[in-house]
Amino acid sequence: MGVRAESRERTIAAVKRLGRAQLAEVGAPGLSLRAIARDLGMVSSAVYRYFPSRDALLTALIIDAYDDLGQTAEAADRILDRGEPMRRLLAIASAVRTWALAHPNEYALIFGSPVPGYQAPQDTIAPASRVPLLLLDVLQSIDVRIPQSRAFSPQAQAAIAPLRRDFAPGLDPTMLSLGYALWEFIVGAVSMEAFGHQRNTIEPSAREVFFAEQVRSLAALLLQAD
Amino acid sequence: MGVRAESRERTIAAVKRLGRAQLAEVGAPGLSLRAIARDLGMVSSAVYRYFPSRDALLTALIIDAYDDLGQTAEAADRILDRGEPMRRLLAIASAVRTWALAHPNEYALIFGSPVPGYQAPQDTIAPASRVPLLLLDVLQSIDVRIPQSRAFSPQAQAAIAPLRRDFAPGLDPTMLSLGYALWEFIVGAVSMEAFGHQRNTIEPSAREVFFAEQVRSLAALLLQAD
DNA sequence: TGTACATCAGTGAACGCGCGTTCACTGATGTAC
DNA sequence: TGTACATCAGTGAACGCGCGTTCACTGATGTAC
Repeated sequence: MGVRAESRERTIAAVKRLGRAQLAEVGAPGLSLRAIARDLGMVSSAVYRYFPSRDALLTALIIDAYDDLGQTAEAADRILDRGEPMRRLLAIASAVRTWALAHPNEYALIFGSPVPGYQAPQDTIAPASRVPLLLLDVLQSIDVRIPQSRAFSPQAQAAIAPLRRDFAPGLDPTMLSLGYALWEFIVGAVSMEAFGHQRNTIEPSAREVFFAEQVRSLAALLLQAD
Repeated sequence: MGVRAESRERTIAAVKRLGRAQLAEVGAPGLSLRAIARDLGMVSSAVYRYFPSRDALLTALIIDAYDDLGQTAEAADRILDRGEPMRRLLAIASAVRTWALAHPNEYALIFGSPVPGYQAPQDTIAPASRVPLLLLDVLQSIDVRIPQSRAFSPQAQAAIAPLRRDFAPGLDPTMLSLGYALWEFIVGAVSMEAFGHQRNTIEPSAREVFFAEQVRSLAALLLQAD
């Protein structure tokens, strides 16, 4: 790579870094190319050499956030090296939570309110799927059979038919449904914590343990044949 | 009430109505007093007769949203007239989901990304507590004892100690913890649906049943002594 | 190795737009006697 | 019932600020021969 290309990469990285810093201060709706240019010591129009529009920068930040989160979760899982399903689920859930609390504004960008007028392009789908696919991998490693008495109705199973067809054809639909519920719980619990809904409610110092035991309780639904 | 006071109430209501309409179009960060004044056919400074600042209007909208959601959930529960816990939980959860899908922008206002630079005042706490308190009421009506084998650790129980002390002193901490997890699941599932994270994943026509059966499965943790 | 040309980064000015908030004011509506 | 005064709603102008995006341009860096 030539020196010009390298410099270009550095500037792109700097724009994104300053963009992330702005997310922290003013949130996604306040993200401003002019402010980034100011911070870079450039004239505002110069940023257009690197991103054709504000939305393009937003898309890049969204993709980076999904990828960073996905990578963090994958790393936490990989450390266990073919661990048991329960340990893997706990590791992934904790990784998501820790990442979200460390990057609350990037988390808000991907799991918070949609930015009005912004339509996420196709490129975000694959990065957005990393954590769900990782959870799916754990589900597929579970050899417990969920008893008929707890099975989801055919109508409810129809809901996840597209997901099942594309990503987990062999998986028990009830297992998939409960696994999806676990993912929704993780997003809900982490969102509430990251967005300040646990103020005056959940003791900060015990939140980590509390979350982990909640995950354990819900995951038990997937792992107990009873 | 005099005719002037009545007219004042009407104008306040109109400002809030137009504010809600703006939320739908441009979201909370784009909420603009000037735009509301334009829609009202007033000059922008006139709105300051009714709300001293943009943040004051935002606070009013937040309180209204919490109250509307709370009232909807309470009504859904009240219809059952001393129903069984499982039916009450399902009714409340469904009411929250239905309300959120009917008012996605007001839902985003209260459960989505925090508005940067906006600090919610104390007045929002009581309205925000209505659904959680309703769920707590259901938990307290459950006479099942959760077995020791599934109990949360003392460290995890410490997390909900403040909540328990203030609102449910007699309640089994594990019951409270699992009930809180159910609430976090509801927020997560509804957020993901309302914010578009189920596109290409969950069949729209079956989402309602799917959600209800997920709630039923998680609520079973609260209701089975096994 | 040297030169001509193409590519690229960044400038500076401009367009057209929006915002929250303050302030002195006019005229209508209510209230106290 | 009538009048003087206080309250209130809404006006119009202004302050000071920010934004995204376009465009013609200069000068430096790279590439092909």
